[in-house]
Amino acid sequence: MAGVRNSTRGPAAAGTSQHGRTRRPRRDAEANRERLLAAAVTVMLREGRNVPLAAIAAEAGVGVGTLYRKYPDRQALLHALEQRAYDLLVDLLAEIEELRRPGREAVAEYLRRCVAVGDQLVLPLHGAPPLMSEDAVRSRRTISRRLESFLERGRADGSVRADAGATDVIVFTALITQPLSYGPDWPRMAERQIALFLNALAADGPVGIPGPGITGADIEDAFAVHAAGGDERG
Amino acid sequence: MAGVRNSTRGPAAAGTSQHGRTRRPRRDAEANRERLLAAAVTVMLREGRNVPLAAIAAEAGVGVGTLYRKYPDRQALLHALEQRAYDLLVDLLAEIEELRRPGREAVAEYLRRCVAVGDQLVLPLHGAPPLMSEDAVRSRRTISRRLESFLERGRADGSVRADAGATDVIVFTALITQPLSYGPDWPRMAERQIALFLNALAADGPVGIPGPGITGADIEDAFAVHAAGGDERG
DNA sequence: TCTTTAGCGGACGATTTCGTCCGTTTAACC
DNA sequence: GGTTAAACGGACGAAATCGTCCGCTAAAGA
Repeated sequence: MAGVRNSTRGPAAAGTSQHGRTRRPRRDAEANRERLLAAAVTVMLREGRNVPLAAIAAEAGVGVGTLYRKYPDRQALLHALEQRAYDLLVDLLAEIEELRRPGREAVAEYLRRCVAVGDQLVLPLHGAPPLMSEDAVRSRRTISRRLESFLERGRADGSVRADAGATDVIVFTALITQPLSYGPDWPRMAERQIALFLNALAADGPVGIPGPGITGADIEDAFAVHAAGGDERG
Repeated sequence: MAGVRNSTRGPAAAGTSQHGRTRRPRRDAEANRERLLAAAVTVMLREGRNVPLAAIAAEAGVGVGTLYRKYPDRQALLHALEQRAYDLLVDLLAEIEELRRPGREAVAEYLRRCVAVGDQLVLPLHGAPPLMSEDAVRSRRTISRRLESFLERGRADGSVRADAGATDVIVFTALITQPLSYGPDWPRMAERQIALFLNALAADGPVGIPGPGITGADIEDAFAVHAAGGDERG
């Protein structure tokens, strides 16, 4: 994955020799970790989330032993994919921030890019309870804060209605990244859905958005939507 | 499931005796079929789409043999659930038609009811390639036609923009019914998403909807979105 | 009530998947 | 090169799941 600049890397920090001296980790070890994640996406996309882990190892060109050492079970593998997806989103938002677009445009760009990297998000973010590690929680907070700042800017420049919040964008992202590009027309339909959503986000609109204002406390709930999918509940 | 008035019932038509005389099927047989479907929803919702079929049989209070006779494999079971979901949607639309609401209101009512019956739709309509039986195709066509007539009415009364089509509603339905009511706040968030969508559907909006006009040929593709979910591809 | 047979249930052998264990390989450091 | 140990790979026993088979149950019809 090119260009991930987050710091949440895997736990391949450093080993120690018998004399207590540190030793650089083997180069192939880290490479294999990345290979496994990529293979997981590829194979799971093709065969479903429940492919035998052996198939993933095969696709990655490593032995099962290697897979199990790095990711003790399927859960761990999915968690790694999830954190990787969060990192990707955080990076995406940082890049967009640098473009200095007006509020609604920034959100638009975000949604489009989310769909563009689709496969990297679909598998990781759906189908399991959300990862509760410290890193994951921090990532989610970062994402939500960035989106909120886009919206705030939009409210200021009159391109975003007052009663829409970051959680609405998060939930919509969850929805739109859910069905992977299955039918041949999916990209077009996704674009249309995004356009519709952006219209809804505009300052004027005949239908009021119901419910109390969305507050920061709901952030985790919004991301929980990501995790709903009918698999591996519990 | 109260009030399903469609004709697409299971194939429990009639048996024949040795003299060629027809014999009414046993009452418990049909009851068990329904029980199994209900149990499937319950258990899959809780444990994931890949629960051992034995667990479903247990929940339904029947032996595995009974399950396997009625539904030779998991695929068959899921197909039955899918057809059942289509029947439900067709009924829903018929009821709404009778309310004679103005165009956008009718769509609104449809979306709200879809979310309301959530669990009945979530499992069946996601996670497998769409059912291609004659009944399924007919149901999909019916659904799409009804929605289109709602929209047409809305265009006429000025409550719906010209460049939105039935496939957009179908895709949105697919999205909104996807994440089951997982987080405690899901119902509220779903309501908000629906409100946003309805705003987007309104006659005026700053963002144009891209892509060529949606035609009838895309109907099947729109429903294919229902089927995308990362499982049982192929 | 009796007969007939559709339908039931669950034990069981086959198959798939899991996850560990350990001999072998190879990168890091000298 | 030589040494060390981290990392690799895949065979293997354990465990889970599948789907069939067949004796038994009970509903339908006379």
